[in-house]
Amino acid sequence: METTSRAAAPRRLPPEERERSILDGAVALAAESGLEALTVRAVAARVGVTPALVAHYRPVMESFVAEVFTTIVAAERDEVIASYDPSVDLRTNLLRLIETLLDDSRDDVAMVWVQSWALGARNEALGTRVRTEMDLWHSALEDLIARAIVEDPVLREDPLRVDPDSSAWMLLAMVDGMSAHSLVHWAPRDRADLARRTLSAVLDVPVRDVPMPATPVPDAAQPAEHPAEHPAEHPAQPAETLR
Amino acid sequence: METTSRAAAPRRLPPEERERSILDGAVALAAESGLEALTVRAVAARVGVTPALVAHYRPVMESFVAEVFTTIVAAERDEVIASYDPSVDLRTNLLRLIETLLDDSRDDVAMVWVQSWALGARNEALGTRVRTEMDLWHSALEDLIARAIVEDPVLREDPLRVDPDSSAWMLLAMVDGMSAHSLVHWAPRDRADLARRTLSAVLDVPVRDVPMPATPVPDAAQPAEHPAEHPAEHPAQPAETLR
DNA sequence: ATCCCTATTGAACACGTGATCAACGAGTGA
DNA sequence: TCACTCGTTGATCACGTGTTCAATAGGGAT
Repeated sequence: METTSRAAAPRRLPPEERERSILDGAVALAAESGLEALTVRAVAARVGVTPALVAHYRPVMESFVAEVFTTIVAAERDEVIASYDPSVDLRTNLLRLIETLLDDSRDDVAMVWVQSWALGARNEALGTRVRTEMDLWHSALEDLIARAIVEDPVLREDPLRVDPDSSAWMLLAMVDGMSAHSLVHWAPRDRADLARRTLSAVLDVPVRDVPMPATPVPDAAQPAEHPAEHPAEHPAQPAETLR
Repeated sequence: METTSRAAAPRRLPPEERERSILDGAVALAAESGLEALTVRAVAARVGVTPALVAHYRPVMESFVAEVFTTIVAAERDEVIASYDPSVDLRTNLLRLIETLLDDSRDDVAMVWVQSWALGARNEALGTRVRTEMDLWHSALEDLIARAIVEDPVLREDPLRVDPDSSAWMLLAMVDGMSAHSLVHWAPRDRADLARRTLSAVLDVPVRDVPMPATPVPDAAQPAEHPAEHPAEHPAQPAETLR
């Protein structure tokens, strides 16, 4: 049997379509196997095309990686931010957002982020894109936090208590740190509790003041995972990809 | 001129010494350039020896990487934990520890950690070691936090308020997230303020209750770094290595 | 049916990777 | 001084990487 390669594309596409199909293939590949998997030959095999053609459309691999990174994380950010629910209050929305970001079905995007920090330190094209995407995340979260403060009867009285800017920094750091940890299957038993504590920290409000049941526990997975436990051999690839 | 390679070692060392020199060279190399730089040839050049000899002492590169990782992060953890100062209170000690961990002169160890999360997802030998080292970090921090709570007149009254276990999880996540971000030079203007907010979150205490001047500002670096600013071209390697 | 533009290919280059193994030679004990 | 042990080497393998380029052939225009 062949590997999970897409069917061979019809030959001789118009350039825009081929370009699109190559980008799509690279995005899917990186979402499944990480940015390190973005090889000329691997992308070519995925798209069903010759390595030379990939190199023809994207002559410099280094910047292609940066482009794929941007595509993946921008799509994810749009998706997460768009899940905002106007029918409930902002604090609950924030809590749900945090729980979404901590969900370990998102390990694929987490891998892309973690690799981007390592690769971006020496690949300046990538580094620039990484900073840009993080700025966008920061702005979005800062906005949500600021609105949550204004909406809150207690915090509203004390406008200097919470600085949305630094709160957004902290939130990003916590979420990114936990996502990185989950890549090696190191995660706390109770993720829901951790989300509550995270929101409590972000809003500078005691933990007991954060509502307990944000999501009505979609699936009945209770025991989760022990810190130092070994997962079954090689967990293979995470089942869920980006789109 | 040659690259920054160590002087050629005298020939025919006793096996323990050669083994030690190879490990030392690999540790220094990984601390400077990351775990990805650990190739048979690079280590050999560093030690001043033939690639075949490195392969002789460490026949499987994959597990050698895991060993080097452990050596580096264990040394760093010991060093940081040992900087505990019994002459001041625990809250101040915690604040200093956080400031130490956030200091960007530690980008070399941060790179090792970030790469370990990415590589550890598929290299199970490494993944196991990563979880072990993180468990040790978690225990150490949990212990410090628990003692800080007992020592604190307010928190002592309310023993259920702060759970040292989950606080340690949060602290690790925040510190690791910020360290990862700093690899691409994405860092908040005021790191000292961020350390205060982090401690506030960990102890579940309002920010205003965390003491302001923890370190008397060793150097006069004030403006620090703007989020989206581009560093000068290639910042080369960070000057400071592990030992 | 023919032409011609160009999307696409096959092949090759130069390099870097981990790993293997017969052979060398320095140092030590006899 | 000899001989032997074993730390060390040089060479080589099979493979994967990005990149280049002349040559091919698909398919719309004529």
